[in-house]
Amino acid sequence: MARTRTRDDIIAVAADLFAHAGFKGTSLQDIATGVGCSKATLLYHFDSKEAILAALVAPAAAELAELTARLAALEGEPAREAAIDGFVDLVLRYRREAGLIYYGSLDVLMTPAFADAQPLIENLCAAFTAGSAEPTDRIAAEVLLAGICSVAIDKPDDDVLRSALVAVAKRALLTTRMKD
Amino acid sequence: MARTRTRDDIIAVAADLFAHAGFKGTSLQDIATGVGCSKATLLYHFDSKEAILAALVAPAAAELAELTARLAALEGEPAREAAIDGFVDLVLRYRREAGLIYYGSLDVLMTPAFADAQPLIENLCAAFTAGSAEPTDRIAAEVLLAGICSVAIDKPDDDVLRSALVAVAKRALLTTRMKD
DNA sequence: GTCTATAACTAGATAGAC
DNA sequence: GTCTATCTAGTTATAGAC
Repeated sequence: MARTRTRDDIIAVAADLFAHAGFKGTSLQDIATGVGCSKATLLYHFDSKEAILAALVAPAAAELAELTARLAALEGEPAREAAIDGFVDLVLRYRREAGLIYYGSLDVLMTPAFADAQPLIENLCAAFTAGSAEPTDRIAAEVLLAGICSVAIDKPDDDVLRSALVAVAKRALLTTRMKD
Repeated sequence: MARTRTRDDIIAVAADLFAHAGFKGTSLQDIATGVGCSKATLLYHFDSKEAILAALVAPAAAELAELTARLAALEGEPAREAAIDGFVDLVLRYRREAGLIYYGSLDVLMTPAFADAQPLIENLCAAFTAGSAEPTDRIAAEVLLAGICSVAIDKPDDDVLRSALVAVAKRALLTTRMKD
């Protein structure tokens, strides 16, 4: 984990470009220009373009795994509350990475980091539905997961955003309760 | 508007590939292989790769414009209801194109079709908030717009999906009402 | 209307100087 | 640790035969 200044710059610039133009839509030249170095310098610090992606996604994926572990101790409604709060918090702290992980299968190849994250997202989706098997609840959960990831990019990280995201999620997911 | 069999095939295959791998993530060779023809045939029917994108997005963009026109006659809560129903219907009928238009600025260049659609999406967002200027309402609207576009891809077009999407949107957007 | 062949260019990645 | 120069393979697009 040797951290150098340039290496961190590369990750920061790449995260920004990947989030806005996608992995395939961003070239090494784009990243190099953003950092202010050459393509060769990029490939001195990382083995390949995919390695840059893996490195920048890793911390977010690790925290997603931690969140999943915390949620495993809970069930039903408390689990849902904790899942919503935890997920919004995660997305806000890794807003550029969140979309890459979530939409990984669309734009990005199946690197290990993404394959590992998929069951975690599935788990999160289950927590959002509070265990309900209703297709309707499942669809609502997916809408919220994707919508939150999408909206967080490029928004300032103020408390209004956080509370608005949590609020809309809780409002949208309280479906079974209303039927009772 | 000369419609040939091959031309329609190209649009259908391209729509599918663009939706899953993005515009830059899909090559003319990918499309040609899917259609079962050569790259040259693609470029006989269309001037460029971008022209394929423009052609496949045009009908969806036109219907979005129609929806906007219909909504212009309404205000407040009825406008919101109509916007939700109309938007879900539109996304379900153009599920592969919806994401391209909505996330157009991220993955895809700014072709005229996308530049024209942007104010229409803005208008739709305003209808979703029922004119509210509250940042919280605005964020909720954006979450729903993006989430619905994202979820519709690859889901079977049954009535369960339609009603689930409408239901989650209405539930999530009824914020001001609950405060009263 | 579809094809093969190819031109012109850009991609990711390597070699080697400094 | 960073660079220029280069390689190979893939990209969009064109030319011209059929």
